Amino acid sequence: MSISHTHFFERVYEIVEQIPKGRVASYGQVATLMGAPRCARQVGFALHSNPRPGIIPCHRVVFADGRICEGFAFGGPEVQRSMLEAEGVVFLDETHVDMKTCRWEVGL
DNA sequence: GTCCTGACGAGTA
DNA sequence: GTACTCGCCAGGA
Repeated sequence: MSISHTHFFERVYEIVEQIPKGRVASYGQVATLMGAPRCARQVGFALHSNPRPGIIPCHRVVFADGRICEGFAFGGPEVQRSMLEAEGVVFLDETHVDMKTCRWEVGL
């Protein structure tokens, strides 16, 4: 595919797809992994495009605070929370994930 | 072809 | 402690 075209987005998908089950990562974390800690915004935008629904676990990507995006979820905030919860992700609240326990790290 | 907005995050006032 | 601004890249109007 046009890797030389959307170099940035491809990198996002590549990293997000590597997030294991039961783990979550923040937009800023993904951005940092790709070498652009300031581009967290574009990470979210890349997932918004979501060219590969079902392959890219966008539900495992949350805010730096561990909060999930209500209203911006693919099917609904409840669905996102249920999917994460079913994978073993601990929730502090209905909209907050336990980042300190389920935060994904490279090489984990 | 150009301008503006858009799933964020961290720093500063 | 809270509010606002800047940075980044790509896509849509």
